[in-house]
Amino acid sequence: MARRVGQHHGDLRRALLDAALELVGAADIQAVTLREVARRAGVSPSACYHHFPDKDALLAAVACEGFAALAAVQARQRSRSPAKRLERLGAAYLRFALAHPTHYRVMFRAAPGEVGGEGSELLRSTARTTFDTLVAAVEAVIPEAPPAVWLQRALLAWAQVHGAVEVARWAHALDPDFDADAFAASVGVAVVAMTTQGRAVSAA
Amino acid sequence: MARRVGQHHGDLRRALLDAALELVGAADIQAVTLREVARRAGVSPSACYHHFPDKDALLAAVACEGFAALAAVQARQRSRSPAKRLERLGAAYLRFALAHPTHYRVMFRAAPGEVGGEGSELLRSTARTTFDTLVAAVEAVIPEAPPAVWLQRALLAWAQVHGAVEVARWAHALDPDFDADAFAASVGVAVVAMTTQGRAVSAA
DNA sequence: TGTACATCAGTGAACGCGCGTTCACTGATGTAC
DNA sequence: TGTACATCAGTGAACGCGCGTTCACTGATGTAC
Repeated sequence: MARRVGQHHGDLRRALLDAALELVGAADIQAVTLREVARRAGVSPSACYHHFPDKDALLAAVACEGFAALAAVQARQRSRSPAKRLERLGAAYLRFALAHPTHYRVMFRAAPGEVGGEGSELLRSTARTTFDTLVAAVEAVIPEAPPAVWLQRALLAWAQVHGAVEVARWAHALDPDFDADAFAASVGVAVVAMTTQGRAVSAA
Repeated sequence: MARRVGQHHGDLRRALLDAALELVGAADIQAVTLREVARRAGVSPSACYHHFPDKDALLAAVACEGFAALAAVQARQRSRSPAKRLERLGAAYLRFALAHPTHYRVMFRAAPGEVGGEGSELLRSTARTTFDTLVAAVEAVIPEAPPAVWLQRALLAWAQVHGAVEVARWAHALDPDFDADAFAASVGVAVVAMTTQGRAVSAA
């Protein structure tokens, strides 16, 4: 067994986050409660308060890990063609969200700053990093455009894939024949089309 | 005073929905509770159960009114140019959602069918109507494309504007200089660009 | 027109629930001498 | 090496809260005769 950090549990903070991640992978968002996280970590609810000031802080930490995981997924999307890379980023984002729907919801539960607190700044910067990656990818596709356009197109791309998550759920309810995989593919293509709007699209 | 429908209150069902709409316009979604709706209608919580089988049914009815209102907004977006009409539909949708954020959240609280019950079918068909309007608008822009493409582009357009709602909130948190109005305008344009992707865009 | 009755939309008290959070505590750990 | 002590991560019982829902009830309304 590895060297223990704390006196009793080892690293309860880590264990609580792991329990929360497990919970977030198995339940819907209303079921993500501080008490249930503690239960899964095999610890009393009050123990959490030695590691997080309150429930919001715990969820902010969970959200933070989500953005870190998303950043790792982003880092894995590589291509010689900037357009292809952007397309892959979009599709990968959607796949990430569909694979971890509750975690994704925790990540976007509240805009950072809406819930105050210590973890809020870290959450903001981690989220910001994933967004900056997107902006950079857009920049690579339309380097001749002014920076304000990079930002605008990146916001549109983000809106596209973010909305696609919910739409995939609904489309399935409204139309049993809905093909989620084809949709995911089309989202990546659409992101590129939107980024290059009003411009000849280079073949990838 | 108009002829009363019920014995005591007149039309408590209507009054409850009005109270819920008022609540939804003033509070965030966690605060939309059956008890608070009853409180605002000036009635005991148990009275609700003479008009709705449970809380889900009440919220489904509120969601339904939201989709009806959205359909009315859609009907108001007219233009000689199909592309311009689609652009306006997109921008109007975004404005609707930003103007009524909590109502919008209730509308998309759960995919219809996820919550079972009697109001579920009506909710599904009302929501479906607003989507069909979007598909028809897309069809008018790309009539030469196969119907499957209309549907695909409509889903992308929906994803675009739906995602834009959340993104507008976040962008504001990440960047205080974020210009929501410019963003709303760009979303309408982007929807058209995406719909006509791979095709020369006709000037509106 | 008056009376008896059935209906049913409302009341209000109570139910059990699970939540987030607090608080006094305890007992294992690491440290100083 | 042994002892005394401070630290602090854990416990577990309790708090108040507001929720959705149930239930026996009551009393105004509309209807039949």
